[in-house]
Formats: sequence, structure tokens, C-alpha cells
Amino acid sequence: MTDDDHVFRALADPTRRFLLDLLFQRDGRTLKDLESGLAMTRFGVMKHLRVLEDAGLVVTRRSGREKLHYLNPVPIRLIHDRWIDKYREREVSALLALKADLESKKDKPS
Amino acid sequence: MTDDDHVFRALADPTRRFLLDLLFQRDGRTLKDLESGLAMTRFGVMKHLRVLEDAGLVVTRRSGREKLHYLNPVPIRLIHDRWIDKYREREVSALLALKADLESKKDKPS
DNA sequence: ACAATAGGTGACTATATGGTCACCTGTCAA
DNA sequence: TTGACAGGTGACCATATAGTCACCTATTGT
Repeated sequence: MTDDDHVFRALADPTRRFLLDLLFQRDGRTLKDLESGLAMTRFGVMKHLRVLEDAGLVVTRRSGREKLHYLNPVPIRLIHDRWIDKYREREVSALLALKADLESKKDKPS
Repeated sequence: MTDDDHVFRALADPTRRFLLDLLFQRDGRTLKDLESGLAMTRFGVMKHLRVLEDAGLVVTRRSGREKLHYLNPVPIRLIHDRWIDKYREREVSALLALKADLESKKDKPS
């Protein structure tokens, strides 16, 4: 439908989210590299990377016979801005900070 | 699969994103209210709201025979924090601010 | 040159998903 | 109390999607 539709459909699959996690840790990976971390054939991973690229969540650069993949955070940020205004952002940040605080105290109680 | 899976699958559908848009504009709406804005039967809308509620993107409160729906921004924020660290956040914010600046100048050229 | 390597395409199957309908439950107002 | 109203359930069908495979192209190193 619209353009952002690609982004959300791309994020709907757990394998694709895991690929983004891998690229979040370290950019510029090749298909072979990414494939090795997944219990799936090369073709499946390639299809997923194609979807991510069409969505603009991953950008690529060719280097010889290799294709390097990079994470593009812009679409993620736009999702955030769509449903979180300045008012809600303050609320949510405070809430999550409080939660993180409680979690840390649970780990090492005084 | 995991818990956040519900969130991303919920966001994958354009109708559900539109429902979030409606709740972003104004909270506390009833099913009848939301249904009236969509070219779909009541049952379709109800299914979508159910998915959003299971994902935690929408929270509800009963009031007599009505059920009021509210937007919960927390899962959205968690998506953001998953793939945007402090470093990338500065980059992206600057980029989007620049883009917004160019757009505004395109609208009313000096 | 040529074998190995990295990536790519189109077709196919099983399953998941969106949407509708017939029918049911609980609540409000005259 | 009884009809209208808001919401809910389970089954059903058409389509979209994930994953695999046979087969193909381009680049590298020896």
C-alpha cells in the first residue's frame, strides 16, 4: 500500500529482526557471513535481506563479488515519531527508566 | 515466538496501524466509534483490536456495555531502543532535522 | 584457463493471515 | 420486561508469506 508498509512487513518476521540484530552489533557483513548464523538455507536468508533492503532498513554496497550490508536506523526512528509525541515521550522515558532502576535493584539488593 | 513477536505482527497490518493513528489522535474510543471510520465490518475491526491488545499496543477499560481503547506507547519505544543506540540516535535526529528543514524551505522559498 | 566462491532468479508447496458471516451474551432505556 | 444496542465467538474461504530447490551469472586466485 503506502511506502512504510514495506518497513512494517519487513519487521514482522523474526528472522529478519534477528538479521537486524546482527547488523546492529556489527555492520558491513556479507550474505555468507549472515547465513552462517542462521538455521536456514542461503536462499531463505537472501530473500529476507531483499525484503529488508526494499524496506530501506538495510542498505548495501557492492565490493567485487561480495555485497556488504549495513543497518539504516532512519525508518525505525520514523516509526517512533509516528505514535510518540513529545508529551508521551517524557512519560515513556520516565517509566522505562524507573523500570530499569527497579530491575537493577532486584539484581543486587542493598 | 518471543513476546515482542506479537508487537511486530500487530504492526504489520495497515488497518491496525490506522487504528493506532486514530487512537493517537484521541484515546478512549469504543469499537463502534473506531468501526465507523473503516470500510470493514465490525468483526474485522474487532479482530484487529484484539491483536493490538494482545500485543500490548492497546489497553482497554470496560465501562458498562462499552469497551474503551487506549494507545500504549511503551512497545513502540522499545522497538526504537532495540536498534537505535545513543550514537545512532544523534545521527538520525540530525539527519531528520535537516530533512525537515529542507522540506519547509521547499514549501515557502525565500 | 578454470575451478572455487559469492551472489541471484523463478517456480513450487505448506502454512499463516485478513475478512466475513451466523449466531450468542451482557447492558441500557422506555 | 422487552426491544435495541455494544460487544463477543467459532467456523469458514481467499490470499499472502516463508522456505526450499534446480539452475544461472559474475568474480577471484592459482
